[in-house]
Amino acid sequence: MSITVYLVDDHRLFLSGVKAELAEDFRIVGSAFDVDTAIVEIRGLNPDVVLVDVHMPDGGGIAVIEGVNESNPDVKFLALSVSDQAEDVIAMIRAGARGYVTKTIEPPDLAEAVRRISSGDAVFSPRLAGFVLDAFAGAIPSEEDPELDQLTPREKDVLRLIARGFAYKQVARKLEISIKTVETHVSSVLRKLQLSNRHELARWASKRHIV
Amino acid sequence: MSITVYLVDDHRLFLSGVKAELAEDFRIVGSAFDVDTAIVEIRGLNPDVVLVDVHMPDGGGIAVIEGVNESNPDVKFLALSVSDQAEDVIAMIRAGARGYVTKTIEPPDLAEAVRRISSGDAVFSPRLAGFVLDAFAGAIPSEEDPELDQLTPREKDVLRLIARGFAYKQVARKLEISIKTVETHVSSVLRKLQLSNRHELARWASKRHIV
DNA sequence: AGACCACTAAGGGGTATCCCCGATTGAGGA
DNA sequence: TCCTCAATCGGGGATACCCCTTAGTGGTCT
Repeated sequence: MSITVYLVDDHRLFLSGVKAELAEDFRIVGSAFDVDTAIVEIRGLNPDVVLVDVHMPDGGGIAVIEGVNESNPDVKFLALSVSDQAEDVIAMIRAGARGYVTKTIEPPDLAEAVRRISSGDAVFSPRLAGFVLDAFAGAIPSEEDPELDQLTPREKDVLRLIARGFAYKQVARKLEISIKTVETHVSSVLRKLQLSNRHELARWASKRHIV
Repeated sequence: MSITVYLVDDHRLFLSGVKAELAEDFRIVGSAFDVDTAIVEIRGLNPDVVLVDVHMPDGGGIAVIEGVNESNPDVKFLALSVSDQAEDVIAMIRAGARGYVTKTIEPPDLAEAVRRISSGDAVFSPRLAGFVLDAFAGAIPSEEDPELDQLTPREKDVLRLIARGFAYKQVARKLEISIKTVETHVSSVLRKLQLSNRHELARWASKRHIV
């Protein structure tokens, strides 16, 4: 029941160093020195946490995160970089990283960071945390939704896929049900949420970050 | 060289509970149950960390933070609330809080949070961390889009309205053109952006914050 | 056993979307 | 002046979407 970790870094020496330090506390399921290999392997292994270097050939850490996020949305990324440049940090968060620490971090702190990332927490090097919050300017409000509770589990499944832009046919294929069933669920969702079409539904969902 | 902490909460029972739990690890330099007292005392005491309740009479935690930030910018605030409402979290971060945890937190975790806040780190309850990062990612405008430039002004008009969920008919009425013209523009936009339907278009637009 | 609900599915009809074709007007460049 | 292109509009057709009704299955609660 240990946390599974995958490592991506084009500096092999650093990679093996991290591997050695984390091997005691976590199950290192794999590693890669390049973006393409990393994406393929992470998709297959579906680890809990991926430590990813920011600066690499062929797109860097951003490419890795974007390449995996679609297919394996549960994989959490911790960016690991020599850079503490604001634009690097922002770019990684935008891509979907749940944390960002510099490579000057001490091994025990890195282990702790991995654990916290795995539990759903966000982790940033102290200096970066302040910066991240300072840059946090305008954001979107979203109440907790009692409205979602009136939907059945299956309806929520359909809602999520519709909100992500899938056509009825694609939703049907993904959930392995007929298009007619999808239509029924969508109708129920629209009625319950008092919406009139799937566009409003998509906007409704994106406001509450259901995507 | 211990960390100095000040507490603000209008619930006295909770206040004394927190005080008792943290007294071992930190130096509690004072506390208050109302906003005005808190501001005056914090200004004088200049503690390292202030634990502040979000919901209080006379402005709540936001008033405390704003009242102190000007004169004592080094004081770090940790919001402590029963609410996990997104708007509360956002409001506190905007005001200048360095962290936000719910009152369901376990005492040892709270002590750890105070230490991390003091060291400059940002602390959020796991469930809130993800939300904060999402909002943060959404709050940062991306660079200028080369893809948008290949669209004509009128196509951009249509794109904006379609992205906001309007039907062709409504777009037509708003722009005072015929539905057929809207269809033509949409077709051009889809072709130029290499998308296949209006749902993908809406998602494309929301990603670049064109709405 | 009966009532209820979630999930599944279908038929049928009306509207919306998206694409193909073609067409006119007007502004601006070679 | 001729040509290009943005902008406008139309016909027609193939799906997609949305609503309505009906209905069978399986599970839960009383």
